[in-house]
Amino acid sequence: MLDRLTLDQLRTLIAVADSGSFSAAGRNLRRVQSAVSQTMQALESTLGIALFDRSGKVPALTDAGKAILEEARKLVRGAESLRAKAESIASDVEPELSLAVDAMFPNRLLMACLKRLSEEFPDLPVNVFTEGLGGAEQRIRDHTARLGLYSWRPVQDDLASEFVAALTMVPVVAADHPLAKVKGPITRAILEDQVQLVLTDRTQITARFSGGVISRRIWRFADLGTRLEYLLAGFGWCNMPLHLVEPHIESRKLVTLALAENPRWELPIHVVHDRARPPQRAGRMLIEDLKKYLTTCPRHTSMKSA
Amino acid sequence: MLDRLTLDQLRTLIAVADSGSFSAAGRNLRRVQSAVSQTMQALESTLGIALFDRSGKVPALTDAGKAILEEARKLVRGAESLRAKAESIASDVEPELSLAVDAMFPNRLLMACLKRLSEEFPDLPVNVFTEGLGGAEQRIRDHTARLGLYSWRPVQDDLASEFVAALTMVPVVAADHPLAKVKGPITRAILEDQVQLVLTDRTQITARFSGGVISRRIWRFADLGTRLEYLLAGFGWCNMPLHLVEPHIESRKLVTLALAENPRWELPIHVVHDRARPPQRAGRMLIEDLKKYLTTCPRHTSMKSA
DNA sequence: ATTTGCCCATCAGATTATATGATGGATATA
DNA sequence: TATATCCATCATATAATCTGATGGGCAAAT
Repeated sequence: MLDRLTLDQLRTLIAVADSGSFSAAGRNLRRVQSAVSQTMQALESTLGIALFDRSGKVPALTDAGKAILEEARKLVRGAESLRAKAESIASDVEPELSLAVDAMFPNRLLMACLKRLSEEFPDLPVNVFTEGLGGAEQRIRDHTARLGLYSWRPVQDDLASEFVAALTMVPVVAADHPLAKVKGPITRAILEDQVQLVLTDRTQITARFSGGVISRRIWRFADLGTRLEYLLAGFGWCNMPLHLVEPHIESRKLVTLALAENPRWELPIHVVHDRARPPQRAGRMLIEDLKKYLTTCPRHTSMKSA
Repeated sequence: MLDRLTLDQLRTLIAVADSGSFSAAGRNLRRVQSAVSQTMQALESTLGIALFDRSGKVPALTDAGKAILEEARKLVRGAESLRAKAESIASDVEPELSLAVDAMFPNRLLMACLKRLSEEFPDLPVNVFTEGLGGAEQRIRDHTARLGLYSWRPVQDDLASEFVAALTMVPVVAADHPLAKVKGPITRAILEDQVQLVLTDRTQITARFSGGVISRRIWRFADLGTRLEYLLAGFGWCNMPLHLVEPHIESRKLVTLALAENPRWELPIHVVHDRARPPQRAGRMLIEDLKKYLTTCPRHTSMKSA
C-alpha cells in the first residue's frame, strides 16, 4: 500500500459521526463494531492526531476530529463525483443536460418531450434556459448549455445542427391600431411609416443581422414577452410565431396583416450542439422525440417538420 | 472493504500517466511492474470502463481514461489537503500565515522577523498585504488575513490585540514650502490656512475618524507613497512616521515643523487578530520576535515598544 | 536475420491488511 | 441487582496486495 489513507476510513468516520456511536455505524455499514473501532484507530494512526475523546461511554469527536470530518465529507463527495463520471462514461449518458431554447419555441411540446426524458433517465439533472435572440447560441459557445433549440445561422464550423421544425411567422397588429383598418394588401410604403416592434440581441452574435426589418421607425425589445405586451397595447406591428398569437387573434385582440410581400413565412428551428460535445444517449433521445412529436402530432398546426 | 475505489489506485493512475508506462510508474513508486498492471486492472474493474487501450506496445490512455485522470488529480489533491490539515492540527502550526500590515510600519524590521519565521517553518506559505488606512482591519474581518499590524482602534469585541510599538510621527513640509520659512513655533491659526495632506480610508472603517486634521484646506490620498510624493513636491504639510522621512530630512528636502501644539506624537501599533482565530505556533513566534526586536534593537530610534 | 532492451499480462506463492467472533470491562437505566 | 448497550483487545479466518518468475511482443541496433 503506497499510502495508508483510504476512502473507506473516511466513509467510516462519516458513518460514526452521523450515527452517534461505533456500533451504530457498524450496523449501518453491515460490519462488526470491532472493525469500526480498528478502522478509526488506523485512521488516527495514519493522521497522527486523536479524532475521538474516549473518556465517556460513547467516543466523542474532538475539535480536530470535527475539522477532519469536514474534509472527509468533501473528499467522499469528490469520490462520488468521480464514480458518477465513470458511470456516465460507461453508460454513454450525459452527467447532466442543459438546454438553451429560443423563447419562440412552443413550450407545451418541449415539456412533453422532457417528461418522457425524465421517465427514462430519472437521475439525470436537466437545466432549461429560455433565451432571446442570440442567447441560446451564446450558451452553446460558452458551454453553459449542451443543446440549443433556436433559429440557427448557417456557416458555423464549430457547431453542428439538425433541422427540427419550421415555425410559422405572421405579421400582426392590435385590433385598434390604424394598420388594422387598412383595406386591401398592405404595401411596403405603408409599413415603412409605422412603428415596427423588433427583438434585439442581448449578445453580439446577431448584432448585424437586421432581416425582417421593414419600418423606418423601430422600437427594440430584448424579450418576447415584453414585445407581446407592447403589441397588444397597440404600439406597433411585428412578426410573431403563430402559435403564440393564435389565441389573441381568435379573441380579436390582434389582427393578421395582409402584406403585399411575404404574407407568411417560416422561421426554421434547429437543434444545435458544439461539434466537440455531441449528444449522448439522453440528448439523442430528446432530439428523436422532438422530431417524432412534430411528425405525429398534427394539432400543432403552426409547426412543420422535416 | 466497503467500496473498492482507493486513493492508491488513483495515485497509481496518475503515476502511469505522468511517467508514460506501467514499468516506469513502478520504478517511480518503488513497486514491481505487475503490481501496477494489477492495480490498473482493479481500477478498471471497479469503475467498469476501459482506461487504457492496450493494442500498442505501451498502454495508451483512452478518452475515458483521460477524463478519469483529471478527476483523479482533483481527488488526490483533496487528500493532500486533508493530510495538510491533519499535520497542522498535530503540530499546532497554521497551514499558512497572512499578514495585513499598515504601510507606515518599517519594512526592514518586518522582513527580519519573517526571515527567521521562514527558517523555522520552511514550508509555511506567507502572504503579506500592505494596506492603507482601514485596509488591514478589513482584511482581519473578512478573513483574508490572520494577523494585522496597524494602528488599532479600541472597543472591538471580536478582535484581540497586543501593543507592539509606538511609531513616532513628525509634522513635516518641503524645504521650499512657505511654512518652512516661518520663524518660531507655528500656531494653529497659521496651519489652518495651509493645505494639509491627509490619508483617506478606502474602506468605511475609519470614515468618521478625523483625528489629526487641523487645516481647513485638505487634500486626500489613499496611499502613503503618493502622499509622500506630493509632500516632497511642496503641495502641503502632514504628519509622517519619522523613520520614513528621516533620510529626506537629512538631505534637506523636508523640514520638521515646530508646532506650538503637539510637536511630536506617537502612533501606537498593535498586532491584531480575530478572537475566534488566535495565532498558532508560527503566528505566536512572529509576535514574540517583533516585540523582542523592538526591545533589543535600539538603532530603530523612531520606535518604542512596551 | 539475430541480438538486445524494454514493454506487458499472467501465474503461484508470500506478505499484509481487514473482517469476524469471543471476551471482559464500563456505563446507564429500570 | 439485573439488563442492555457501549467499547477495546485478542486470536484467527479471510481477502487484498505485493513479489518474483515466466513467456510473449515490439522496436532499434548490429
